[in-house]
Amino acid sequence: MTIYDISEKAGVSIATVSRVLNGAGNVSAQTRQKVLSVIEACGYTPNAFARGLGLNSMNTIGILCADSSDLYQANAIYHIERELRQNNYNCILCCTGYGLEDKQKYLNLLVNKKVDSVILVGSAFIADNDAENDYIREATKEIPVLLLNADFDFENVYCALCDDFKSALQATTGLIESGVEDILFLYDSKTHSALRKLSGYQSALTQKGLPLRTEYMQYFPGNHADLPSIADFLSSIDPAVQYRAVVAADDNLAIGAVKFAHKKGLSIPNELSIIGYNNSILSTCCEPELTTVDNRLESLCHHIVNTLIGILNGQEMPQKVIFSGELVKRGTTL
Amino acid sequence: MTIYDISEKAGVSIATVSRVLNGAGNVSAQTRQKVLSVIEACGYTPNAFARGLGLNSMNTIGILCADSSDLYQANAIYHIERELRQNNYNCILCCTGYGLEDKQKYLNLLVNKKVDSVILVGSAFIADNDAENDYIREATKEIPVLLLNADFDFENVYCALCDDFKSALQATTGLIESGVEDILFLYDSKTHSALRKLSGYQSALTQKGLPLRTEYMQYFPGNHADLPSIADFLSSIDPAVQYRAVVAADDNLAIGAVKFAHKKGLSIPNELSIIGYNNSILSTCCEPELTTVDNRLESLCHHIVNTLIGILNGQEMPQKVIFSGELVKRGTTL
DNA sequence: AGATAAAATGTAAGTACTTACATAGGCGTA
DNA sequence: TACGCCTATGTAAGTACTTACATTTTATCT
Repeated sequence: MTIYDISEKAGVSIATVSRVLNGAGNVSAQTRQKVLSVIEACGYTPNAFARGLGLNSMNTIGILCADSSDLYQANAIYHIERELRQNNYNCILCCTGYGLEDKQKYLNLLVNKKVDSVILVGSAFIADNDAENDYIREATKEIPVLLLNADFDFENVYCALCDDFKSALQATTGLIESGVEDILFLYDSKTHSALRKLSGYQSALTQKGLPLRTEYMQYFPGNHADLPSIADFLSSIDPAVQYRAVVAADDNLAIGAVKFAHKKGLSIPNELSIIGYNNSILSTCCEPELTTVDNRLESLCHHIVNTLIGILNGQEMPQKVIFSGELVKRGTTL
Repeated sequence: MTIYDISEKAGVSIATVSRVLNGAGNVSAQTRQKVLSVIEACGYTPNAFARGLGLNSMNTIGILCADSSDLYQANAIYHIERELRQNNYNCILCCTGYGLEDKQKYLNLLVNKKVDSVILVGSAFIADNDAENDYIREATKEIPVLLLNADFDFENVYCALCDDFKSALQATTGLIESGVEDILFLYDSKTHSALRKLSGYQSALTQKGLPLRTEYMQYFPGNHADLPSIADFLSSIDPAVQYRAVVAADDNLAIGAVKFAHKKGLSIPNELSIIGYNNSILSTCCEPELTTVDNRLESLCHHIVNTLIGILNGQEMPQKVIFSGELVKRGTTL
């Protein structure tokens, strides 16, 4: 069943059928009706590949993420997919892991699959060593590249991100002002996002005249889904490192700290205050519930898809938008 | 840059270039080398749409789920995507919500996008009213349909599921044998999967000579991500319904029960035992950690993708495989 | 060396659309 | 009535591959 069959049965040319299918003008109401009824009667649907070949697009966007089992990324995918779908785009999902080679490989693969654009979820795709970002620059020659929660200045790259520096600074400052000065910063990846949070933490200490002590900045690159191991990690830290609060770069880590406190019999928030990041479902799961930074994922996703649709419609769009996170106060802080 | 350009520069015909690209035999080593070096030099990649048109496939699988923000479905997507990617397939993700019309609409859309097959994640796609399953039968005319954790007998439909009846029966029986007879069953959807669990719960009671009381089977169709509202729901149940254990169809619900116990000051598991389902990240998040049924999601995903690859390679594959869930004993049961 | 088979390569016909351009027909105006 | 313009429709040339079948080249055997 092709456009030729339809044109024959409707007694018109294939161009007319194509015009009807694509809602183009210049078709008389009579003809349109006739063609539509034939299409309906035959249950015809145009071949997507042929259409893609002719239009050089199949209305498909690539979503690249390092690890979709991570709650933040999974939620981002959820929101992005929904917004794209509402705009008549579908998405191809591809998880890369955190290695450069695979990130490169799969970005390439999506470009070669001829997606209209690609959205990179999370700051794992941007490396500090700038040479390692060349694979992104390469992709921009073909299609626009959108970054969710990552910062990268380049032609045909569009970013939407949260001001992690500011939110970490505010969260840490709040702790200090509540009387807690010994604060552990806990992070599990060295992405830009995590490092911006670390900077914010450091600035808060400096602004308050407190010392920066590297042993209070703990890096635990474990499996983010293995919550008990996070508690174990905290138990393994040198007991000389005494702290009364934890600022964690992620709710998972913060939950690990909650578990640690339970194990040690520390009362939360009196003996240990905890602040997480992302306002994920984990933050309402524990007792007491987690104080956490909401980084407005839904707004970011909404904005990034809006930007994308604008670009694909040939509009000029802003290349970077920075949102502000919001501290959601629950039970793990005073 | 097309296959014609390459053929010209390499001094061979386009058929030969195509053979080299597709790794077909019948090309001399010399010729292959020459063609490959030209391709390399030009940075040529074949046009995916033209390829799709010629082969009637773009190596793409549709993944349909009702709600990818649900932990179970998100994890399923994660595992399925990984397995597919390892087999050289990409996936188009599409979330439908729980309404029939949208499930129908988006299944159709994927079929029309010419995916090679479609995997339906979760039993939300199968209705009790069999007429509402016709949209699936329709799709099977075009492509194989795979169901993850749902049961449906039809040609060109392949299922992988867990024996929810058995696991619920065993979990409930275990509670009874530990001395708890008043057990609340809590569920948040009326999918086949949830109803099979309910059956298992009922059978356990019956086998032990205990009465079936409808007020002990509570349906709470709220937002699965709003954990506090689950606790509130439990608080709102008629106080005459006295129970010392909760079997929940999902870890989210079980966490709600944990929160409820905290609010009421009930000690877990002595005053209230709780069993969840899915062994999701939530189950290690709370205090004490959740006893839960692991339904072997990863195995199911592995099997379903394996089956799919077999089908697409023209092999005969089993239409249904049923795994057994396993009770993971943690702190919320005696 | 010549016949024959096998391997390598080429030709051309799909695959199913979109769209620039050509043409026809209807209408209003001079 | 003739001309021009606008709308509706058709023709045909892309779009870039795959692959059946034809042809040429190479190898093998007698």
